[in-house]
Amino acid sequence: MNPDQARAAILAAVAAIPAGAVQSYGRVAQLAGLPKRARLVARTLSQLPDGSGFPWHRVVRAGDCIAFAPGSADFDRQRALLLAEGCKVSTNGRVSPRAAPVATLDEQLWGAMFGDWSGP
DNA sequence: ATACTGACCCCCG
DNA sequence: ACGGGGGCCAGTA
Repeated sequence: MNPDQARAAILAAVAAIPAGAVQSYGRVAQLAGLPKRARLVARTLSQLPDGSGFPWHRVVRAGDCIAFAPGSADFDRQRALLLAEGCKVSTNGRVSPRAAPVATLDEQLWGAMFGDWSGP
């Protein structure tokens, strides 16, 4: 998979997160077909132009916690955007999503075929 | 080529 | 709760 395809897949996965829900970097990478590349997701989001309206704020660290340092400008920005979508965000950055995340098309198909079977 | 550095993740004491 | 250590990968110096 070339870098441009990877970038597109990541952005698509992020754009698919519904308002009020959050996903972790690792999960976004996985959904984008890029397992073990959480850092690439972070880097990709970091290079987003601001004011694009792209919902980068729905991506958080594993454990539903904002990745930025509490008190930083970026932290406050992300917190405000999440609050505006109805999530609860504690001052330390812990996020309680208002909505459940939705799976990718692939995952929905797999779920339909195998239910919640989690492996051999 | 080596050496850090990061909007990361996970396990273990 | 909390730090340490390993794994991971793309940029940058």
